[in-house]
Amino acid sequence: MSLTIGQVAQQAGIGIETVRFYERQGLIPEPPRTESGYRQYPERIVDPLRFIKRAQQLGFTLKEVAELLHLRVVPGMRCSDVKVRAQAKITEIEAKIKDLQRMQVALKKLAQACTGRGPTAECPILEALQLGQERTC
Amino acid sequence: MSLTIGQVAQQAGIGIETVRFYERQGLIPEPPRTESGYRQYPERIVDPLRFIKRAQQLGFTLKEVAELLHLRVVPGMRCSDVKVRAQAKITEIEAKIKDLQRMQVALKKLAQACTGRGPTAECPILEALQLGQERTC
DNA sequence: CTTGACACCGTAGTATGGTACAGGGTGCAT
DNA sequence: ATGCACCCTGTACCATACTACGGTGTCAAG
Repeated sequence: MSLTIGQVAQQAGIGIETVRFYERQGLIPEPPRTESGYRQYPERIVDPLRFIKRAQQLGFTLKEVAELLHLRVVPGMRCSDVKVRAQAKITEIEAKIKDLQRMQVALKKLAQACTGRGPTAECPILEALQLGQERTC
Repeated sequence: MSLTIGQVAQQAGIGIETVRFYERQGLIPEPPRTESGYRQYPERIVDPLRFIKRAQQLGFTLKEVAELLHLRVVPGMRCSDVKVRAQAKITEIEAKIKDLQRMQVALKKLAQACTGRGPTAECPILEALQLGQERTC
């Protein structure tokens, strides 16, 4: 049994217009239609839709998401190409993780240094973040 | 010695207009001015500017960055408040790291499964990513 | 003392990522 | 057979985050 666009939107937690927007942008394939023109989605369509949302929250643009999603679609593309691209993304993700970890370490250190007493001015929670390297606190 | 807006922009790797934009948005404080109205920046201004850039690449909006940057500025705010907010951000960052790690694991697994031979259609590199959980490959 | 690079301000335009109609057709339940 | 919820297309509008422009003032080197 296939899903209507409304069911898809609801399950993915996005709006109907957004689903159509992603289709126009080439992020998801055009689904088959009924005689009357209604889109008929397979259930698995919700996976890429959820993925798009997650990836955006991690700082990837729709264009970047599309790049990923296109790797397996384009015919005639060699698997080795895909591998190269995957590797590039892995490196990029590595860098993001490291940045986030640095932010986290800085926040943790300074939250600890924070006694819970005194005004904020005495708690330079962001001095460390501003550098990307921790300063002494 | 203080910096002009042009020097700041160059050192931070952004445009002059962007520096002024961030000032209007309250992301960086209004600097002192010369008699003639020129902005005079301390050297450390480049740190928050670089931080803004990095944080954006990690999926934080300018509003969220501003929230972080404001924690230490507002007078009369208690350190415990700051601590609570810091904790919330730590949790948020934790979730982002986990998502990225999941993406990375999936990409690595599938890059390995990719022999480097055969067309992309045989290499479902994104089946796993689309779920957020790995499928058998 | 002028000329060229840079600064000022305000306003407007652009790109991205949606979101909201308007004006119409569909499908099914009563 | 007629609502009513849902779908269709197309266009227009919105928020975010810049980016460019016009008109003017400043400063320092020649």
